[in-house]
Amino acid sequence: MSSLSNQFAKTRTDHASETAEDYVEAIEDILGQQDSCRVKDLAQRMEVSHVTVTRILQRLASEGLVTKEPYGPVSLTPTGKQMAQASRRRHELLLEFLLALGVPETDAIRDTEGMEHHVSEATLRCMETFLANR
Amino acid sequence: MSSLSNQFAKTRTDHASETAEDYVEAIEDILGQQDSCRVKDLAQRMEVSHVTVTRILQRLASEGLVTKEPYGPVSLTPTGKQMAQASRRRHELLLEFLLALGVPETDAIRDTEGMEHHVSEATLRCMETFLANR
DNA sequence: CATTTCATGTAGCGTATGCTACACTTTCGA
DNA sequence: TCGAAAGTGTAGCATACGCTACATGAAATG
Ligand SMILES: [Mn+2]
Ligand SMILES: [Mn+2]
Ligand SMILES: [Mn+2]
Ligand SMILES: [Mn+2]
Repeated sequence: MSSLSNQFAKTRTDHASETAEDYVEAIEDILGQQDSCRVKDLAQRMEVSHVTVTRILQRLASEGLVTKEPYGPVSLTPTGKQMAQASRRRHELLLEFLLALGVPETDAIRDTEGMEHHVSEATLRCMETFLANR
Repeated sequence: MSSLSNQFAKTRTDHASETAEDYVEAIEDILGQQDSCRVKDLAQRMEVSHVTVTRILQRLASEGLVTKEPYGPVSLTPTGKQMAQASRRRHELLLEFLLALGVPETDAIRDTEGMEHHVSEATLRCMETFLANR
């Protein structure tokens, strides 16, 4: 996928990385709460089977985002940490923005989870400005 | 897919219908500009091969959103029209909102294409209120 | 009206993300 | 320490959406 000539292609590449973003963010979350992140932890959090988690972790490992030994815990590579932090910033900023806009928390939380992956840096900056001038 | 117990499950079901939403909206668009909507028209607009369009149209037909005879044009069922109009409303409102927020048009257009599918009615209403009080 | 061109369909492949069933490893507790 | 429980891996299947290559139907053109 290299052209990106229209908005639909853009959306498709977004989809390809949405999962990665959610997972590295979740891994960082879990590692902030406990000493290790296991397949089981991710399966519970994402509400998918451990099989799905295992396969996605393989892909993330092949992309250099996570490290994992068989039967071992999951950790983030520097690249993975970077993605996690960028994702987290977007996630939190978008959520704060929606709440400031008056969206009920339940809806805001749900909307954010999907919207976050499609919010450009430009839009993010506008949301920051809105929050600052509110 | 029936539980929807957390935000991730919600996001996944969103993905399942994103394509449908984009397609019915595109079909309605095309039918507003010319007398018939063909596979080729959709392939051009979505920038995918005609094969992909054909298969997606089969799915949409099986879901009762579109009607199509072999080698014939595509039309929307009443359900499809309904989805198209709801999608269009969300699409346009979100775009207008982002523009009002100060997002450059190019970014706003691109972001909207992905974000639209994850914006709840609650959030939409808040955006409407923002636009009214601006 | 025959032929070329264009549009559409189908076969077959690839990736990503779901699942269940079963095998294997690790951990825990009696 | 040894068997059960819990966790993880793998096989194999499903759906969705990409693609190329090739076959076939429809339309245009001389
Ligand atoms: Mn997130
Ligand atoms: Mn998310
Ligand atoms: Mn749309
Ligand atoms: Mn869209």
